[in-house]
Amino acid sequence: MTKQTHKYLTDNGIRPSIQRIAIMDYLLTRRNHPTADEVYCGLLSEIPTLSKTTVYNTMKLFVHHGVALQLDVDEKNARFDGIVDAHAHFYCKKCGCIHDLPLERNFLPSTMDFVIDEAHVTFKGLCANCKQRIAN
Amino acid sequence: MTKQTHKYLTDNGIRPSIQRIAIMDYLLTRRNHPTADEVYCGLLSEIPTLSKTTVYNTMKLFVHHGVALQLDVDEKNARFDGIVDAHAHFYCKKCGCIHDLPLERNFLPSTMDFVIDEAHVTFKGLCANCKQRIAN
DNA sequence: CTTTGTGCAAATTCTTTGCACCAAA
DNA sequence: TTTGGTGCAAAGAATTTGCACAAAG
Repeated sequence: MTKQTHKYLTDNGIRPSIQRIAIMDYLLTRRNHPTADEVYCGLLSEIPTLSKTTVYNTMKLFVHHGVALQLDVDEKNARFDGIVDAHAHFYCKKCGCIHDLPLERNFLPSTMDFVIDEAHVTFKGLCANCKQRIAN
Repeated sequence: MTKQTHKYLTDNGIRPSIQRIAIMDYLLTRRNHPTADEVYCGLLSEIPTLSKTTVYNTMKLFVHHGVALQLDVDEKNARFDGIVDAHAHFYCKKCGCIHDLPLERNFLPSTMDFVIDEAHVTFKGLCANCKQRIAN
């Protein structure tokens, strides 16, 4: 993974430091839309000197270079997504999990007064697990 | 306005205090998706003793009773919307303004593993004003 | 009289900033 | 040797909490 990620970052104009590669690998392998803190904690064993500042710096860099998205799914924390193709999200209000959903049709608005460069589609409710747990 | 708002709150199981009526009136007349601070500052002349805590308390109450929505449009602040019918939002990344957009229904995902009770659709980019200003 | 609402001050949490040190080109 | 990256400690900003007083039923 590391090898491909190195190339992926380089191809996108990002200098591949140990930290940046580890963070991008984290995003691409877990695909769990983590918070900055989750990335930080998840990589501490691998990079014990990692700081949260570096995670924040790196995420800002990634978003700026278009290799990550910042999601406003959860009102508390920023969450990050390494999958940058258009897709929707489902957010479980009970357990906080986030799932990817395909984005079916073209639902862009007909009004073209605006320059639209991002579309965020989020559904909120209960995931399958939480739904079942409540039914019992 | 106050009179109707009084009834609207009562009908939705919310005790209509001076503050709550003023806040709901603010949401319904401005329709500008304000932050808590904007509501607070906007009502200070009318209710000089108002506190931000009350604004936050009231918004939480409104959301809980389904008469307001909390938007995660802007990563910095929570924003509130007194229009609870399904509609999309456009957020200008330059000036921060938010516009309502109609939402053609029928974009819900086909997967029904989840219980969906909120759909958030946000477009981000440049509003007409900012677009023009940049073109010059 | 009892319950609910308000609002101050303090605490908490997430994120950013300033700065010194380290590493790579 | 110069530029860019990392990470600590402190600052900043939005929101929440604890609590006392006020208001309403």
